[in-house]
Amino acid sequence: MGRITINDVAKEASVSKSTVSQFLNNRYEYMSEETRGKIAKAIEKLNYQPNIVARSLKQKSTKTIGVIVANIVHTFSTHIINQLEMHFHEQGFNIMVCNAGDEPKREREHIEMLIAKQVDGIIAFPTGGNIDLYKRLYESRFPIVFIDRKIDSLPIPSVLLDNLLASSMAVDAFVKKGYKQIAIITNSIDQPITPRIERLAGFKEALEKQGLPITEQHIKAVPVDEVQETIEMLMKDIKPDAILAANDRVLIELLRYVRKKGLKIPQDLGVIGIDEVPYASFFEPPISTIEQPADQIALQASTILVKQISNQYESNSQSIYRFDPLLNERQSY
Amino acid sequence: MGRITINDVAKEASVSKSTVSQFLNNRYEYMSEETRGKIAKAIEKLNYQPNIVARSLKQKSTKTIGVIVANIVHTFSTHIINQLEMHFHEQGFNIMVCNAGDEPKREREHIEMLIAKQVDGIIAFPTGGNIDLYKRLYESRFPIVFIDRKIDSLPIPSVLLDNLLASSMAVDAFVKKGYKQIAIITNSIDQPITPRIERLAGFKEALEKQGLPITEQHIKAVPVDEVQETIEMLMKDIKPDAILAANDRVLIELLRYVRKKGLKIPQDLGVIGIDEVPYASFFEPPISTIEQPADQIALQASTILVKQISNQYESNSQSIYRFDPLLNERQSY
DNA sequence: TTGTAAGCGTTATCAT
DNA sequence: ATGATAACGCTTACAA
Repeated sequence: MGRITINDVAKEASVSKSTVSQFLNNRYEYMSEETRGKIAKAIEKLNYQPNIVARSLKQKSTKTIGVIVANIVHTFSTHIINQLEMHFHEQGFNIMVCNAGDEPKREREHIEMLIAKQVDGIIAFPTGGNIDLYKRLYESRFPIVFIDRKIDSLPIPSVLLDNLLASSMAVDAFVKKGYKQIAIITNSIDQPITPRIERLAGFKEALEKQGLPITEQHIKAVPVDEVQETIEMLMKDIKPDAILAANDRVLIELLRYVRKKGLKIPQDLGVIGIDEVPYASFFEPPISTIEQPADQIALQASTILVKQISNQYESNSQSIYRFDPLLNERQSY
Repeated sequence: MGRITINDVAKEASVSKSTVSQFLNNRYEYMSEETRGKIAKAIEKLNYQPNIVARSLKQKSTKTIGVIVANIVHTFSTHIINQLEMHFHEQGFNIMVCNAGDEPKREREHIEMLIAKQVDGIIAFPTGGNIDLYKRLYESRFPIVFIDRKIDSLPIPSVLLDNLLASSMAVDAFVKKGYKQIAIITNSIDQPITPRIERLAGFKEALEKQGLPITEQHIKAVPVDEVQETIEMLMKDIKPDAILAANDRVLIELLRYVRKKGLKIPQDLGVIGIDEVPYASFFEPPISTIEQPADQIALQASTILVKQISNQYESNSQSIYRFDPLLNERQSY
């Protein structure tokens, strides 16, 4: 098994290997019932499996897609991977999953490896580094779609959340309930990451629109492992009455802190998290979240990529695809 | 980019392609400083990337591993995938992730596709179907490692939790606190799945050892979407004072039910879940879990697979690798 | 309707 | 120290 080739089948069926190849590719048009049967029997008997590597070399298509996530620890990444696996599988593709761990260097290595392995396309959550590389790929018309982030200088199709709206939905929700001292916490990374930047910008904008004062003290961007101490400072300092957790990781830290201090949500602190989390609905109290429509995002991205691969994609169309967040109103604010 | 081959490099550097190949494979031994420089420059200039598909065809190694999970919805699967990606990446392999969705048919298609794509090895959470296929692979000495499940008739290395111990740890913990009416709920699938069977068996055994009566009414195996109604019946029926959720999906349903009914944990109901969940530590109350050492399991599995691939694996050694669960004692019982 | 032969981009063997 | 040449297993004109 695996060892046996089209030649063995040809011999077994006493036909030429090109005939077998025809058979394999379902080109029965000019094939006699008899040969067809012989070949089928030979394949069955030898338990033949075509070598797709050889086929790929010839056809210049591997039917595999590279997926590079910025950081696999986010539930969003995982969710997207699951959905991509499903959609691409339906389209006859396998996916190679790579994790950049927020490091541009690892991202670059992954991209180069994927290209070397001749994947038919790449879906990436770009770290923000490697713009040059993506530029080269774009210029050579290599199929790429970005998810979650975009690179402003490149018209690569990017499928992402309307982050400004996400933040403002949260702020508006808070304000409606009477919260006045609203803070936002996001985890920082070296690179300027689209969702972080946009969520921060949206937050400021929304506060402004609501006529609330904006101070830098209400806006914190720190590494995940510093989130707790940051909240601690925040609580001592400006005493916010509501906090927006900019993603699922931050939300966890926030909830840990709340429990550690015995705070009551929403009485002592209003909480909203961006990114839906599995426990939100049965938490005490249920946590309100701003959900990214990950399913739609993954579907859109895979659809565009498949179109690019089959040259069906109109590159003159818009390159940014925004999806509206969904507010899951629960009882945490 | 991608379009240019070793021939182009050879021409650019005015050497033969075999020399370039030597260079690419770091066989500098008999190579003059000069040619080395020329080739390096040409590669740089042309931005050459070797075609690994062609290399794979020749070398019969793709440096990629197929990973087939039974069902990607479990946090355990996701956790394992993340760890495998990391370990294999360190060893120079990429992973192709496939989801069988608990369907043997899909599993079979995935295996066949992976074999056709000439992966160097497979890590699988076998659904329980396709024993024949695995048998063939095993007999042809194809590198495979199972995670989470085993197939009794096949000596394929299998890395999994000591499920008996996991159940008994839970039962013992419950008993120690005075619980008497202990039930277990697992989600059923058609096939006889190792962890389910073993956790159920371990549960019965532990009850026996504790001198508690065993009735089939305390043991429920139903599809996830029927878990809630099953608990409902259970509560009306035998009124358990403690429930062991056999995995993370069941735990979620259980917690949903508890919240819906306004039950108090642990006063009204003791709860332990097998599988660690992200929210366990800051839930109200913190949920006790029996954690699978996913990191160790993934490491062990990848290590064995890599050994098999490089013929370093002693197949006469044991084929079942058990890992001890870890009880995270929190306040839910 | 089926077979021959070239070619995909490498690596590997063997000359030179 | 470097180059010709034959594989690797398949597809695809083109011949027959």
